[in-house]
Amino acid sequence: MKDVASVAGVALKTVSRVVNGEPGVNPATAERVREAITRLGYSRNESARVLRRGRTSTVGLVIEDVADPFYSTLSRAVEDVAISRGCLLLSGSSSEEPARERELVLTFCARRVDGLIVVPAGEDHSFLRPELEAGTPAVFVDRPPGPGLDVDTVLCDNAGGARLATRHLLSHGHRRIAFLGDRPSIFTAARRLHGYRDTMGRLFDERLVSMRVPSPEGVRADLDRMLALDEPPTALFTGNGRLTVTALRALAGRPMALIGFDDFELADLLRPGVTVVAQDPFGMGRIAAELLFRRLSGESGPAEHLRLPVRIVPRGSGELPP
Amino acid sequence: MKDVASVAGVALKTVSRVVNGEPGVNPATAERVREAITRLGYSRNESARVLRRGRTSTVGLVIEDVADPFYSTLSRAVEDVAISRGCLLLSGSSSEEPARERELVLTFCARRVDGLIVVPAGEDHSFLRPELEAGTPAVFVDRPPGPGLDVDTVLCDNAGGARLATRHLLSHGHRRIAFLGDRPSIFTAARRLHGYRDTMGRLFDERLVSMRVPSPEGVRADLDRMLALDEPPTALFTGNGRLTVTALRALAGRPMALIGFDDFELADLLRPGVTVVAQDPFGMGRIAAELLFRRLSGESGPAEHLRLPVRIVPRGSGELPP
DNA sequence: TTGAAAGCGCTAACAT
DNA sequence: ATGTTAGCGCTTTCAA
Repeated sequence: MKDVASVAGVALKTVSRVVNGEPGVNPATAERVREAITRLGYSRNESARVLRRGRTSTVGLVIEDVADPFYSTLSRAVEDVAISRGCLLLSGSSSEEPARERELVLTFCARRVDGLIVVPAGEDHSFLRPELEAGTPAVFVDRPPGPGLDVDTVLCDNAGGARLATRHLLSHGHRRIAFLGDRPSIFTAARRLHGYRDTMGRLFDERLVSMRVPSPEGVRADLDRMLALDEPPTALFTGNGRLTVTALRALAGRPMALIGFDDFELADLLRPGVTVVAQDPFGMGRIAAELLFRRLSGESGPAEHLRLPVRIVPRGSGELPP
Repeated sequence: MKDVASVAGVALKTVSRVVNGEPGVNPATAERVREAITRLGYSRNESARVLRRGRTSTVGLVIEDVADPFYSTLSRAVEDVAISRGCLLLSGSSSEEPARERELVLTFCARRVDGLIVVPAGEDHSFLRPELEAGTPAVFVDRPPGPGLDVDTVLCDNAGGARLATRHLLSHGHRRIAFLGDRPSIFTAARRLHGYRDTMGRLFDERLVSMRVPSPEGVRADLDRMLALDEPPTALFTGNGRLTVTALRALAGRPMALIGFDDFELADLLRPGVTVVAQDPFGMGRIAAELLFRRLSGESGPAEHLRLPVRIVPRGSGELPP
């Protein structure tokens, strides 16, 4: 910048004015400065700018895994909103590890991101309190923060979706409906189990429930166990996209009524088509990002808690008779 | 930092030493400093650090679309390598728009990323030259840069994979094999067409080729046109994952031998299973990132041009008879 | 319309 | 083992 100034024969501040498009610069002077900029191939050092201004124009996004279609779609939505607001996205995958989540969040904060969007992995987010108090807004998506933290949240109607699916299977004549969910420590898994259990009422049988890491072997073993019962399940409700796919592989050749939570590509091309409870990951990301930017532009007020609707998409597998 | 120093009763530099884990600090002093840090909730301002040190410990990643499973997987691999090297990832989707690609790259450079990994959308990357000369290393992945730029590249064996697929179909008795590819301006699409054409030799018939945006309507129309020919195709080779899925939908109910370039989740669960030419997006991202970090740690020498192997995965659709 | 000077928070180089 | 000083490249404040 100093070089540009001396080449253009002006002071540092004038270059700064031109670079930032501030008013009150003589057009001829501005032109001279622009020429010097081009000639020297100058580009503003954002680090220095950030240091001085205190805002980074960067948003931090922590998700579980970018390689998971649900989160990559959410990610894209957040990115689009951020870009449209002139911000860049710093993102990281927690791999469902609380320690990695914490480290990512704190690293982002140390880099002074303007705001955070977090799909939490852990259950304790007290480490975020100082940052929140220091004025860094955060929005939690898909899952709420640990207790004692009052931040904006954007969740989907997990229990409602599970009720929808369970009722759908009941209405097609099933009485023995199994539920295959992720670890119960994961908020969405717990809520979906709750909705299922609720709706099953007296039909609930805990031998038809498996809450576990979605590993192929484990899922297969649990399904085998259930199918060997005296009164085996005639229908299966899977608690997330990954489990649905894993279960489909484990069941291959043993057709069974099935509804999965979360939609996934090709669900319509399988035979039978896979009935799902669909959420809208893109919409979820967009809404969370928009909420964050409202906070960034100064909107105060109590924490908002949004709950997005889900809908059932019948494609055949959920309509099979017992 | 000043506050921490005064609370701990030491000089600025001592705090800096403790924060950075530099040797040569009395353990007792260090402990006092750490206490002060905790008490004040201090965390280092990375912007200032970056400004002073000149390195951001950040890598910029430009891909086509995070929501595409191929690129999100690649993205995850890059992220893992970056994290293991103490770097963060600034990422953006170009949406196949050269202007957006350029803007992302230049914005990343203005933020002084230490290095760039780019899946290019455009054909002219002269805008990168000043940055490269200024010492910011870049690795191009999946597609090479425009002419005149000598940077590291990590590509897959596009033409070889297309030859493999075409030969596979020929060996199963097909003579009328259609090729459905993306726009010919996209490097990978052009290379795959080349391999296909090559292998078809005198059997090549341009009426069996469609190079286009992967829109459902367009793909359906082109396939209908081909199937209405006097000698319709008995097999189809699709040029990327998105086209494979689109074609599968368009063909629903009209079974046909099919091989797709790129593997995709559930390809094994469809009936028949979808035979593909598989590349390894995770490996591609990892290798590119490792190459970048070798450059960052000072390895010079001529630009490397890596070509990763592909393999055919037979699942049924590519083994159907004419 | 333009410029000079101060300082953002940190680290490198050089004392002590 | 600890401290002092200068300055990274920019924006802010105030003055001309």
